[in-house]
Amino acid sequence: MSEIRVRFAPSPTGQLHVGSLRTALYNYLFAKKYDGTFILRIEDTDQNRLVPGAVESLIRMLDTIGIHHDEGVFIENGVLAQKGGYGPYAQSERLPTYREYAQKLIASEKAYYCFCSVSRLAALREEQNKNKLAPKYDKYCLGLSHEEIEERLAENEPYVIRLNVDENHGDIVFDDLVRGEVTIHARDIDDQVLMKSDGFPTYHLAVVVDDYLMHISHVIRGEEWISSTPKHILLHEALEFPLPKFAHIPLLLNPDKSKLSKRQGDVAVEDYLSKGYLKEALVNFVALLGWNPGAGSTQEIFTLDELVEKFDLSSVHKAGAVFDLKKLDWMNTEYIKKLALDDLYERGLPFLSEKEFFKEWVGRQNMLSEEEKMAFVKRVLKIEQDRLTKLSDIGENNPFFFASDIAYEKTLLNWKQNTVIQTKEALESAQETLSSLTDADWEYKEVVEKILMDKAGDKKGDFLWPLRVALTGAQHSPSPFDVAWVLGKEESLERLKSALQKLS
RNA sequence: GGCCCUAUCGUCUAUCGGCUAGGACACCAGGUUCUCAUCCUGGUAAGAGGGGUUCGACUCCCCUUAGGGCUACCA
Repeated sequence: MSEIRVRFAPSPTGQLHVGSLRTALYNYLFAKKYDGTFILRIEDTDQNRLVPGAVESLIRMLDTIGIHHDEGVFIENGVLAQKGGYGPYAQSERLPTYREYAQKLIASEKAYYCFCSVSRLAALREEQNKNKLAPKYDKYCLGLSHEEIEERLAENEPYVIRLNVDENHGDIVFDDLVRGEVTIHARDIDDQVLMKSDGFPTYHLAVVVDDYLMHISHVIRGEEWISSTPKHILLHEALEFPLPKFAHIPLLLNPDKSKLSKRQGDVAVEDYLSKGYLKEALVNFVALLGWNPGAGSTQEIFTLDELVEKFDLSSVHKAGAVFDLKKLDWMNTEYIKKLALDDLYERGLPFLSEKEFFKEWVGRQNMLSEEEKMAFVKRVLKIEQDRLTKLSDIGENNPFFFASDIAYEKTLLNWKQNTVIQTKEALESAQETLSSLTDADWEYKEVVEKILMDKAGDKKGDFLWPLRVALTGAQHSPSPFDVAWVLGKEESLERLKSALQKLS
């Protein structure tokens, strides 16, 4: 096989969309699997929709996620730079190239000048719509004489250049790597605008010219492009370019099965990261939307390297896939559980630092060193790790770790039908036990656990429930020995003391 | 409206003519357990409908239906 060269070619109109992330990912996986080249090209031909900073944000996000490109537009030392032998890689910098090819098409009569006003086009469309016909340009300007065209050009009349689709061209058939054979009749294809009146090319011209000049071997893009592919094929023929292979991947869908959109939830990768989803989980999840290793495999969790190894365009699904948050949550939970504690701390701290309760806690701990604070947070994390869905959940469900005082009804201290006397005895016994623990005992949560469990004996509920409530003030929480281990001897005894005061 | 694409549990999917239709998420039940979470076990739940082809169709073909995409001097 000749060299594999694929591209991800976003328009800088906003943040990276999760659908685009998947398109980029599939291109990346395909390239890496076959030792090919993954190119990032910027399709900024629509001057009206450009969003300042969007190029930078797209590049940074791909970089953050770990989908690295080999060629194209990069950020170096904070500024945009381009690398590769087929640049420039931003279409707005390639205008002369597009003009040159447009002129070639004019010369070979595969394209023609069109001076029709937007109002005439609108009227035409309306008329066709009324008669239930497909809206298509009527080739009106194809009938213009050379003299008239020259004259109107000389007068600087605005014009566009349109593809001259031969209605007698046979059916256009292409072999899609995902869908198989796709057939479209030439008569259904509109005389697409190739050059706009502002001198910029449309997507259709730019993509064909660039894919050719950049030696793109496989065009892997979203299903929404499938109906423009015949136009692109016609352009390849007119320009005598060899055809790349096409693969149209299924759309990502809203729960109501429409194309994934902002109206029905978050669509930006940035949104998910800032909500506390791990990039690894997001990549894994999105990879499985429309693809799976097949062959009876039941594997759900994949590293990027495993995806590279196992990815295959032929096992990409044809039907669209609903973006199911519930499964993403599960996957994120799995990834969080597997994180090393130090890694969890590093990734989780930014989220924790934003919380009011944490800021207040930090304010109250001015006698602690940074190391001691870090050690405390790591203990919290060790207990919470298995109970987190998102990084932003840290501390949320267990406020007693960071709270200065915990409020609860004293009746909550009673285990089942136990009397106040029994509860008091349990708390006093716990007080005694915890007081007897040495600093060395407090080092390991397993030691604290063993000592308390031994003390509880076969009456676990009678002993552990009051202790747990005294330490947490909560009906639901992690085990009392875990909480005690996090809080430490002094704070634990303090909370036991105030629980006993409540009862007296 | 026209053109194109698609169709297995609620969701993501396996199956490439032999199926008692498998897995995962979600949900439900049970177990472990001081509560919660984790963990373990089990369960509910699917081939849109109709025609063909075939000894045999979820798998191949056709029609219908449904959903989606496109239908711009946007990508």
